[in-house]
Order: sequence, then structure tokens, then C-alpha cells
Amino acid sequence: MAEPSSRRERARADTLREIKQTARRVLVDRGVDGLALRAVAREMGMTAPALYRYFDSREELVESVVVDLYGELCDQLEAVRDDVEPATPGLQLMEVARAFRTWATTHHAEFGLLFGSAGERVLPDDFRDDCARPAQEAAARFGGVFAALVARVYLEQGFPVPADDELDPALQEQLTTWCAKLPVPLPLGVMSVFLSCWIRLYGMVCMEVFGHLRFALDDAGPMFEAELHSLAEILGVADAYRPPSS
Amino acid sequence: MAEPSSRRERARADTLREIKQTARRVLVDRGVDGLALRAVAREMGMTAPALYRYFDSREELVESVVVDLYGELCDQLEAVRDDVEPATPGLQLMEVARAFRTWATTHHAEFGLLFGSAGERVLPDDFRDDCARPAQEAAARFGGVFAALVARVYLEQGFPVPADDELDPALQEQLTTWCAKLPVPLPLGVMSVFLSCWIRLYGMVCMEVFGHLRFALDDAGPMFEAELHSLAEILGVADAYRPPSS
DNA sequence: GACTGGAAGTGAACGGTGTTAGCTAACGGC
DNA sequence: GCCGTTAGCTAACACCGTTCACTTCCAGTC
Repeated sequence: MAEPSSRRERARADTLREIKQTARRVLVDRGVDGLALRAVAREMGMTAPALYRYFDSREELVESVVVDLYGELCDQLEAVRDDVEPATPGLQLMEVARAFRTWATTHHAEFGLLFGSAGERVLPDDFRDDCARPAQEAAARFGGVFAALVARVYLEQGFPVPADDELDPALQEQLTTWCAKLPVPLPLGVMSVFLSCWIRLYGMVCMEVFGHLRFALDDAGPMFEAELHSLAEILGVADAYRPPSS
Repeated sequence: MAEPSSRRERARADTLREIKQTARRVLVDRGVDGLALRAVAREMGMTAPALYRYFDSREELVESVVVDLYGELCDQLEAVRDDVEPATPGLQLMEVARAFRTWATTHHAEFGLLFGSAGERVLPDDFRDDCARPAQEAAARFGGVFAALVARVYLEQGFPVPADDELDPALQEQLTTWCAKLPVPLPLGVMSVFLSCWIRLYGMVCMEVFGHLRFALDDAGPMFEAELHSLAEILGVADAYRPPSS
């Protein structure tokens, strides 16, 4: 963006980067609520009030970490997607879903921050207007990776979707306004199927990471694969399902 | 249990009840991380250290609140279940699922505590052995309400399930050890279908409450109903699906 | 080159937190 | 009536987020 930065501006940018990087490290090895301003400052040889030159509050620092994490996660998923051979959307979807689970299970604290109830301090007044805040934007990009793949599966080979008038009118309306934001026009039914799939994937990973499946399973891997297979069938790409590569 | 309690024991039990009750009130109107020992103590005219006569740590108090909440939620769901007329498991399942969503959306803080990432302080060493801690037990009862209904649907009228040998061997094994704990022997496939349904229900409610559906829907109600309908079809009780009563 | 304005960083402080230690006062069983 | 147990208190420690006043140092200007 603004490349012709002065010495001072470069130093500031560096510090900002270091803060976020340190915050991530603290998050990882001290947990979500060990992510304290003072801890971050201490870790990098500063004092806590100094951080207020860079963030208005702890909340804001955390949010910026969230944004960064979404970014990294998306980069990683897109890289996985682009490495799949052959590059059919069905295969890509399977691998991206697996990569998401792998990231979630190997980044417990980060996953909790992005997808759990933590960091969901809902001040309703601030929230209604603030729907376009950066974290929501980053989350939208993330959802878009999956949505785009499902859309491509539909466009390239199709799968059964409910007709518009089979959907509840209220749902029709909401899906319509959502579809209007998409670059490519799609039947409402495609979005309802996508949402349903996304809910299953999210639910599965969330339950595993938060330990809500331990009452039944001690290793959620096989169940995840079963769900994945089932999703492949729903999307008409069952033939693209292959046992996990590793 | 132990009814012949002395005066002192009764007083103690009363205080304990009051603490948990107050903690719940604080949780509701101050949020998950406003649930502070000192706040609870203040609210009931005590000092924080006094609470240590009743709980070893804040963690333990929170866990006991979690257990209570699971208890209340289960009571409520069971009451809903037993009020359904006619008392067919299909209809009951639909209404219990709706009641669960209603509870979740009207008890944001409590839901976050029970089903989110909060309160998931995972000290792996403590955890492995401690799988039978009370919170896990309470969660199991909760899952049991749904599992029992699905089992009854299967036993009374059946629904399509995968054969044992269609399941991944690792999954077979885990489901086998789980099934062994059930009072009634059931095919493994039933449990895999139950888990899949439970994941969808959990995922749907979780995403709604934590705001992860706002990127697409501003009212998750219709989508919830669509999912519910889909679950009814999977369980062969689509004829039991009725539009929401209210 | 001296001057000046602004930015970065500091230490002290306020009010909050969980938790521990030591004290007091009341209660229950002998 | 004594005496151990118990519930509650105060004081203290170490941590937290946040604010304020202060220094220090750098960039740009006369």
C-alpha cells in the first residue's frame, strides 16, 4: 500500500508486527486467557502501557490476532486447495476440509479464539452497526473458501438441491439477500445445501476440539472421515472421496 | 441421600446452594468472564476467601455451576419430551431439539459455558484420568436424552443405517466399546447415525449462538427448521415433522 | 546547528482479579 | 464447661487492564 514510509513508520510497523507475533506465541503456550497484555509486553521486554501506543485496548490486540490467524488459516487452506492433483473441486473440497480439521486439532488455542465462545463479548449496541468489523470480514473470507468450492462443484457437475419454493419463505428471503452478494448467481438451494454441509463440518470439528465427542469417541478421526464421505455423497462427488493421504 | 443431617450440615448445604444460585445470576448478567469469585461473594454479602470453605478454586465453583446447568437443561428437555402428545419418539425428538435451541438462544452465557470453548482449560495430565469428572457425567446424561430418543425411533420403526462392515474398522471399534455401555444392544450403524445427527444439531445451534452464521443469515430460525426437517427424514420420521408450534 | 513538536517508552497508581495465611468467634459433642 | 472444628473475617501477594504524568529521543524547520 503506502510503501514510501519514513524510518519512523518502518520502526512502528516492525514493532506492531512483533507485538502480534509475540501475542500469538503467548496465546499458544499460555492459552486464551493467559493472553494478557502484560505478558505480551514482558515477553518482548516492554511495559504494558507502551502497547497502548499500538492498540486501544487488549480487546483490539486480540481482534488483530484473530484477523491474522484467519489470514494464515486461509492462506494455508488455499495452498492445500491449489496443490490438489487433479484440481477438481470435489477433491479440493475433501482436502481443504481435512486441512481445516488438522489445523483445528493442532492449534487448539487458536481455534478456540476463532471459533469458540471466547472473544465473543457481545455488546449488542456496538455489534449491530459494527457487522463489518475486520474480524467478521476475515471470517467471511474463510467461509468463502468453502463456499467457492461448493459453488464450483455445483457449476461443473451439479448435485441435487431443493427447488426455491420447497424452502421456507423466510429462508428463501434470507438466502436471496445473501446470494445477491455473490459474484455468480446461484440457485437458493445451492446455498442451503452449502450451509448444511458447513454446519456439519463446523459441528464435527468444533465438537472434537472442545472435547464434546469424548463421551462417545476417544479418536474422532474415523468419524470425521465418515462425515466427510457423507458430505461427498450429498455433493455428488463420492467418487472423489479417497482415504486420507497420510 | 444423607437426610439425617445436623443443623450445621443443613446450614452448610443452604449456603452452598445460595453460592451456586448467586453464581448463576452473576453469570447471566455479567457474562462468562464476569463470573468472578469476588463478584459472587460481594453479591451475597460475603468475602471471597469465605468461598474457599466451599470450593477449592474458582474453577471448581464454575464446574459445579456447569453441572447444575446441565441438570436443569436436562430436566427441562425431559419435561418437554414427556408433554408431547402423542408420545411418539419422532415427535418427541423434534420438540426436544427445538427446546434445546430455544434454551440455547435464550441462555447465551450459560450455553457458552456448557458448549463453547470457555471452561475448557485442558491440563492434559489431569484430564486423561479425570474423564469421569462430574461435568463429563452431566454432559453424558444430556447426550443420553437425545440418544435414547433416537434409539427408540430405531427400535419402534427403524431407519436406514449402514451395516457394521460398511463402517471404517477403527470407527467400528470405538462404537463397539461405546455401545457396550448402553442398556440396550443396538447395531453400530444406529450410533453412527445418531452421532451424525447430534453433530448437525450441535453445529447448527452452536453456530447460531456464537454468531458464526451471521455472515449468511440474520435469523437462524428457518435454517434450523430446515435442518430439523432433514434430520427427521434421515430418521424416517418426516411425517412427524410439524411446523413449530409457537 | 539550535529549537521544537510529536511519538515511544517509562514508572506509579487505581481498581479489579484468584488465592493463601492467620486470626476470631461461634457452634456441637463430650 | 471445655475444646476441637468450622465459617467467616482481614491482610497480603501476585497478577491483570488501564490511565496519567513524565522523560527521552528523533525528524523536520528556522
